[in-house]
Amino acid sequence: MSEKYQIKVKDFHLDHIFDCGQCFRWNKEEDGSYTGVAFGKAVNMSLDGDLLTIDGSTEEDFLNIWKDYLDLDFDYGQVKEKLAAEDRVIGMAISEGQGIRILKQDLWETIVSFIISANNNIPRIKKCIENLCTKYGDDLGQYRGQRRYSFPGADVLSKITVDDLAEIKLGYRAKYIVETAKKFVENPEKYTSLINDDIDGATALKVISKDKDTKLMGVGPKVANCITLFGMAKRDGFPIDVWIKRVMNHLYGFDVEDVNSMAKFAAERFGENAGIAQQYLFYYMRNKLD
DNA sequence: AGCCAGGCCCAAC
DNA sequence: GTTGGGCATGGC
Repeated sequence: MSEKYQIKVKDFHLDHIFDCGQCFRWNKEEDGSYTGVAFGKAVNMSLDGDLLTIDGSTEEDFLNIWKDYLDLDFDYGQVKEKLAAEDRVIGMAISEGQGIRILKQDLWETIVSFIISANNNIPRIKKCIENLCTKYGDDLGQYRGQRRYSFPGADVLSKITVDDLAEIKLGYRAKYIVETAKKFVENPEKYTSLINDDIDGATALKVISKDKDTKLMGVGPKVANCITLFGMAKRDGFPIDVWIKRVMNHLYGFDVEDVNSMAKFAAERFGENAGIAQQYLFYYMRNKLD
């Protein structure tokens, strides 16, 4: 009988949070709950009304990890109201994914996960990441009938070769992971310090994807936006992938390849909450239009 | 079977 | 600074 922690939540829906493409290590159970690993802890989250139960979490873990991870101190209700008042279309998308929250994920895990995500599909991204964790992560023991593993640190991944990664089936991304790990361990603070609130999204994006000395291999415009949004809590990031191109075309009439106009529109219309708006749009397009 | 996936790298303008 | 070909792998 493992420990559990319970707390009342609002603007919170497990499917919306864990199935909107921001994270890859959470899996839905038959009872509708989600089991996953983050920050080296395996837990199960279930929701009954407005009561969230985190099985496997002590109160200490809740306060140190899950409270921040789930972004529980942030008022999504207010953001939703503001977005919907400014834009009727986004209001409609919000109604389909009203319980979305932007997880505050570990920066290194976010970097690697989204490098893997490039030109890839979600089921296979999840497989690659689990392969990587099983081979190079720490053994966290058995939880809910499965052995669980942490996400391998940059120190570990910086010491392996592209050949070592062959069995992980990362394809041409293997090289990006190894190179990025080496760059990251050279000076981790260079990247982790970007999480600080006084550094804006554009600045952080430049460091990880543009500046010659610090840019990370495999991190282009889209992946960089995902990293700043999901790994650094820069809520103005607006990652534009094929799904966002489609939904921006479908709902707003943009040319499907006119990424610049989409980014400009998002910045002007959604501003500091562009990343949250993006998640509503992504969830809407993925779940409501096919 | 063939197109596609939360795109990026790199060379050539 | 922009454009376009090439790209590992496997889901559907």
